Amino acid sequence: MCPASKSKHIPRATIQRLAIYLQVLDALDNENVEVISSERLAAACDVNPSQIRKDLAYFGEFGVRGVGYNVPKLIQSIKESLGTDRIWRVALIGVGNLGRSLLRYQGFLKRGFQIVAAFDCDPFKIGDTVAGLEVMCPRRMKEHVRDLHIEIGIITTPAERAQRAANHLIEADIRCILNFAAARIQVPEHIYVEYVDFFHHMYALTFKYCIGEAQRAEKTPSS
Amino acid sequence: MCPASKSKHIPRATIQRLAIYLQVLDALDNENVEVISSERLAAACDVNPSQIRKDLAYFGEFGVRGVGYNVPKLIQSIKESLGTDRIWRVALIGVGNLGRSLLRYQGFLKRGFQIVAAFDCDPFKIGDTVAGLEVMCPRRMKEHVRDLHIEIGIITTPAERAQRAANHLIEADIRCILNFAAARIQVPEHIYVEYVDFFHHMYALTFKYCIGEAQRAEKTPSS
DNA sequence: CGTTGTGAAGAGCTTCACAGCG
DNA sequence: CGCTGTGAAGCTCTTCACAACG
Repeated sequence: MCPASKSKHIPRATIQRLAIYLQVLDALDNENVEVISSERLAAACDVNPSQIRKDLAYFGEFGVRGVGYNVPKLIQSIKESLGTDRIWRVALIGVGNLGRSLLRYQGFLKRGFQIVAAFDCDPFKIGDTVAGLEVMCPRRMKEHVRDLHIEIGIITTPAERAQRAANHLIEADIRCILNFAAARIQVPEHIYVEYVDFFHHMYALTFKYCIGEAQRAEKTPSS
Repeated sequence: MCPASKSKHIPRATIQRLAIYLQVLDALDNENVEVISSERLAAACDVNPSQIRKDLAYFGEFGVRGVGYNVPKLIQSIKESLGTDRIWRVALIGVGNLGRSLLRYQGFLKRGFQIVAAFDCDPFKIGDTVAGLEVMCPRRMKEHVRDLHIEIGIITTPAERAQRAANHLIEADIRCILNFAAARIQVPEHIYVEYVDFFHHMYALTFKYCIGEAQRAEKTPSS
């Protein structure tokens, strides 16, 4: 499925950067740029050129020495490396504000994902249609997951219900969970979980700002 | 403002973990748990206990030997360390689907942030009221930022307009930018930027899954 | 000639192991 | 006695420097 890895270990940070490269390469492709060097790509991504070459080398030799990387080919290669050269089928659980926004979001398919089912335990929501999908009861998740070939679950419930949602997903044999709820969840070892919480980034901002200003103050002692 | 840092360098990863600790500690506080050891907190956060002790030690000595950490006090200390023991005033630029969701989101204040202005360059949107805020023209950003004491800008424009939005924010003397748009932006060195893109986490999931399954296949050779 | 791919050096982060202390 | 705080060891990731090559 994904050729990946040369069976070496690949740093988690590398994967995160591949997503960045993909973003920038997509923009370049839209401008019909055909070839790019690691140096110019590095500048656009704000990383070290060697880093890019090493990251890519984990998965194969995609470049041409003396020339650079072919943009469309590199996009394809990175997608293959990440395992997104196909469509992954996704279920969403928790049809609140955030859940509805995601269901209506048009950008999933372009990135290799498709939401094919929505669940919520609120009886007043069950049966509603959101973005063309009928909201279903989590108790019947297992059969829906089987019938619809769902591989990824997105949790968008309130924090206090995240664990229950996760239990439903695991019970339904889903192995990959993306958790937007502001709570940690406990899962067996063979389940993969990723957390999304933009406040983490907010805190990173305020912290960097505080540190930065404190250092400025040092360099420019009062008066 | 933030006592922070002992002037040592603090790993970026530490900041990200502090945000996690805060999340778990908040949940514990709601259950009226008063004291917790690094070992039990570590289990809940899925990290190494030494890691927690070291992370906290960067900012001070918050624990009691032989006992553990006082939950409410530790929450307060972490907030001070991150610089969120006060309210940060925020502007949002790009009142599309995502922008509107964020404007309506009730959870900001509790975490130390308040959106006090919304901008969009679409003349059909300017003058509309969303979540109690009037949508304003980005050209007048500078004066609004000054008058409203705004310190952070959130970009929720389409990718192709992210750079222009950033330019507006920088022009208005904003130093901290949270970028939800799927595009890298170029900024001067004294500006702090954080990127939010949940597809990065999606890719991390699919990748881990592919690798995991490939290794499983190796261990269980066919037949 | 210019840029990639890569071993080796360097930097940074995590984990260990235990002294210090309530 | 138990848990924190921390120096030192270990490990991983990043950067450098240059050989390899179209």
